[in-house]
Amino acid sequence: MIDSYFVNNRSKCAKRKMDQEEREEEPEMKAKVFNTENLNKSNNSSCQATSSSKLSFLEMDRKVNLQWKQIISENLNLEYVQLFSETEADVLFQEAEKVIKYNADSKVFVYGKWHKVPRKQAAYGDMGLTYTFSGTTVVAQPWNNAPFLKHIGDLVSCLSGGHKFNFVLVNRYNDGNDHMGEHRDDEADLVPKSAIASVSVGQARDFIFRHRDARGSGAKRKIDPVKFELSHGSLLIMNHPTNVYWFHSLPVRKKVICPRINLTFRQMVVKK
DNA sequence: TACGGTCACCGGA
DNA sequence: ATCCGGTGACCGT
Repeated sequence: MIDSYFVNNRSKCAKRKMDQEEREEEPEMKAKVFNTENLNKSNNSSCQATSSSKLSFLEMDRKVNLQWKQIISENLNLEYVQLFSETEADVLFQEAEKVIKYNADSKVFVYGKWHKVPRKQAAYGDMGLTYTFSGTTVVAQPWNNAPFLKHIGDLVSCLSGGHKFNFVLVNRYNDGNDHMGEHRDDEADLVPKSAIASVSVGQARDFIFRHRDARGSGAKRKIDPVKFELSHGSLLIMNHPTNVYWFHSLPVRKKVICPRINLTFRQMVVKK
């Protein structure tokens, strides 16, 4: 049974995070990071859920006072912001735990073998949309089954300067053993050049980008990976052409004991 | 100091 | 998008 382990055990989780911070030096960041306020587009209009939500804070103006970071490297274009307060993110985490129905034993076909994915997976979106990768197809459940996801998507769409999203893939990482291997989001179902918006709640986890030309023993070039943490209540926007050149992963972290839920909002091709 | 256990990282399949 | 194995760093004793 899914509980609210992350929220109920906040002190345990927070302490563990502090231990790590004490141990570790500031990581090297070769990519350029720019701090910008209200990065996204010129006008001053507010951003909020477009339809009435029972989570009232989703209807607050989100555009003011956001401290965006722009993370730039060769063909890498990311925008990162702490979108929700800790309290708000707690509410979203618990709503997700209550509402989201995960697919039973999702499997993928990689290098000639079927594997159970090392996390839980679900998808919501417009009627009829599906997402196919590594031999598996995830079918969107209707937004009505999890309205808060639609509301977050609308909010993020506004904040990102008008990217449209009709689909959200939900990944739940129960602890540090749950992970996702290196890959690019380059599936045919995705609208070409569309941005992907990633909202995280629960346990903060490391996230790593590696350039395609800097991988493997015969790597053509030496390009430093880009590593940072996706925090509780954060939003990461991956802009084109990031997904053409950079692989990303959520590595195993043995010391992590708390769950994280990630929502990746996408624009999928509408099939005729 | 030396060693054993753990873990992060990376390449190969 | 998977797991597995080799390497090397790090930590505690």
